[in-house]
Amino acid sequence: MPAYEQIKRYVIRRITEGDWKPGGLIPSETELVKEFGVARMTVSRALRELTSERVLTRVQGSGTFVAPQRYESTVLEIRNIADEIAARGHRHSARVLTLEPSDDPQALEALGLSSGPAFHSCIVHSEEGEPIQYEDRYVNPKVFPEYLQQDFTIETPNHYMVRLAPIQRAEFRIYAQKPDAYVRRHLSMEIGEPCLQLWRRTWVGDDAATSVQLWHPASRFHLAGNV
Amino acid sequence: MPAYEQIKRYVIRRITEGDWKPGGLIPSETELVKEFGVARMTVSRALRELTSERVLTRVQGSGTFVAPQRYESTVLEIRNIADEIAARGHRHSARVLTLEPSDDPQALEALGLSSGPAFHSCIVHSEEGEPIQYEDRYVNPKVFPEYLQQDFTIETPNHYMVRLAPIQRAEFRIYAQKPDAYVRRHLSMEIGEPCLQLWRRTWVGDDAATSVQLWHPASRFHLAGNV
DNA sequence: AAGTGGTCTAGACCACAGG
DNA sequence: CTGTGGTCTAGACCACTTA
Repeated sequence: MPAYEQIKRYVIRRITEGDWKPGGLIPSETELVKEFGVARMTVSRALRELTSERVLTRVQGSGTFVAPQRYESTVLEIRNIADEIAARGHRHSARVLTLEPSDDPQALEALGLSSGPAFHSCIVHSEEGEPIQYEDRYVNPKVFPEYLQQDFTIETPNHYMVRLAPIQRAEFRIYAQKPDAYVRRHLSMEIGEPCLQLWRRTWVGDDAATSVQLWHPASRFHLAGNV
Repeated sequence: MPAYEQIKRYVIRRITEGDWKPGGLIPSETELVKEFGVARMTVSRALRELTSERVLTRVQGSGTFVAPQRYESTVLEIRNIADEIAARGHRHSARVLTLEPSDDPQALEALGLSSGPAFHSCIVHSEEGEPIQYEDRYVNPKVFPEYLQQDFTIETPNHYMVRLAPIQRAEFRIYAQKPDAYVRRHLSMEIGEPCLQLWRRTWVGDDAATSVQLWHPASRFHLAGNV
């Protein structure tokens, strides 16, 4: 593995393990040059790439910092439903339906795992008591080994994961779709009402961290943002 | 402006002006080094960054190529339905239902116009003859004074506008919604089938250039992209 | 064998921030 | 003033593709 790649992974590891906190200063290029015994150009490339991946921010003259997590819009950034509801001045609540290991082959495939299990959670999020999102999530145990021990009525999976790991990339697809009966019941939807459905897969380094299906009642939800 | 940035812009210009076609080979690093009189590392950085931005693809041992068109990104990029269809190797056709001035107060409001008229167009876009998008668009005459004189069966409004003006910012909202009877008929949809609906407003400088509603049959369309 | 991209070095000069 | 990041050079060795 190239030296610049090793340095990138080292930086990510220090962040995910909590040694370097969001907003905090990390060692300078010169210090990393000494630590790894490489040329400055090599360290520079590693840090520059992590900056373009929004893991770091750099300020000429002062230093390199761990990027603060930003929340802007649901589609573009990795936005948290609880924060969105709070931003509207409303009360968020969550009901955990499922939280267990799973060997679903499609999920393993989406996470790039050759063998199981993956972690699986199903949660209904409500705004002022009214269900607004059905979240069906698979999680890579390699990235979040303690996922199953969390209490997701207190902190959403999204918030938990953003807090622990620097998301570098996300793919998404958006559909308008009829929910199945199970989802429809949990979202208190009328028969025939469509869902706005969002599939999203996020990456930490080269690992697919999580693959999630989010179902929203069309009458009570839309996505918005700007570019 | 740094040399690597100048080289990046040069490459993009050659591509946008059609000198270098998607899939085609571009000059090697060595040739660009001679052309610009810089070190190979500088050219390398420019081409590497364009590769990570998916403008180019590189194959060790054979060369650097212009990346083939992507078909994901409708939400983030200001993407053209005709290009998307062409990228799938299919045939695009358009039927113009409306093309005229309009004094609709909501539209004037959305475009920030104190007095009318705005320009209004309604177009149905089809993929291999099957309708896939109903486009209801209002345009700011100040930004595109000759909008009404265009033939939108040849070039889509989107392409026309992107060609003339540099879009700098866009807002969007995405809904899952039932179409009204008029839209449903034009999209050949069954009763009860939902639409994936996208509203978008784009800005050129401080002017709202256009405000558009796009309706898509849920069974034949989804949005995709990555961040 | 020749040409391509992928990586790396050991220097250098610069702009900028903070004490 | 010192330390930081931003850029650049002129070489080098390597892995890979194509002929």
